[in-house]
Amino acid sequence: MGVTKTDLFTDHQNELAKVAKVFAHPARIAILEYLIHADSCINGDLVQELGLAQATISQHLRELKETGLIKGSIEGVSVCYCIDPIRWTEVQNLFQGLFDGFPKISGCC
Amino acid sequence: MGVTKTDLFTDHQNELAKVAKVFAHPARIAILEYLIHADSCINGDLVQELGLAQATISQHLRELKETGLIKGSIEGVSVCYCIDPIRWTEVQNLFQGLFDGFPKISGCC
DNA sequence: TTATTACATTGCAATATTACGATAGATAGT
DNA sequence: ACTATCTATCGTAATATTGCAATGTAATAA
Repeated sequence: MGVTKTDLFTDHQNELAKVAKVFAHPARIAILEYLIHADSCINGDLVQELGLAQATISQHLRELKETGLIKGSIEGVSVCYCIDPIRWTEVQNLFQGLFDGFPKISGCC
Repeated sequence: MGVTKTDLFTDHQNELAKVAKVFAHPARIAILEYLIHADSCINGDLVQELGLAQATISQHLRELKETGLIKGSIEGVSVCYCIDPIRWTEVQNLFQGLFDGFPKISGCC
C-alpha cells in the first residue's frame, strides 16, 4: 500500500527511520559532504557541483532542513546553507546508539 | 520521475544511500533491535512481535539480508536469522565516517 | 503418501519519492 | 520602476516502496 504503519512502532524507531530516510539518497549525501568540506557555504554552487536541476536541489535542501541537519540564512540575494552542529551530533548519537547496541560477541548462528 | 540518477554520484555516496535506505523503515529498525536483544533468533517470533503480516516481515527480512546486515540459516522447519557482526561493523564505520567528517567547530553561519 | 508447519514469492493496490519545467517571490543594481 | 539573479514552490510524470492475500516450496510428522 506504500503507507508505513507508524503506530505499530515506538517513537524512537520511527524517529530513527525518518532520519535514515534523509540519508537514503546519494544527492543528499553529496550535499552534506559538500557542506562539510566547503569553507564557504553558498547554495548556488550545488547546482553546478551536482548535475541536478535547481528545483531538485532545492527540494533535497528542504528535506535536509526539515530534519534540522542543515539551516539556511539569507545572504543578500542568495542563501547560505550550513550544517547544524547540535542536530548533527544528535543524529550521530541516534545511529551510534543503534550500532553500539549490538554486542559483536553474539555467538548465535 | 522517481528514479535516482546514481551515475551523478560517487560509489561511496551511492553505497551509503543504499545502506541508509535499509534503516529508513521502522519495521526494519524494529527487526534489527529485536535481533540485537534476543538471545535466540527465531524468525517466527517477529510476526508476533511486530503487528505486520508474515509476507510483509519476510519482505523486510529479505532487504536486510540483501545488504548483508543479517543472515539466515535453516534450522529444521524454521529459519534462524541473526546479525552479521562483520557487515554490521562495516556499515557502522560507513556512517561514522560521514559523521566524523564534520568538524563541529565550523564557524560558518 | 498426506498433512502440517514455517517461510518465501508472486501479484496487485495504494501511497511515497524523485526529477524537472514553469512559475512565483525576494533582493540588488540601474 | 525595470531588470537580472537566486531560490522556493507548484504541478506533473515516472518510478519506488509498502502491505497483504494467495500461492509456492521445503522440511517434518503422522
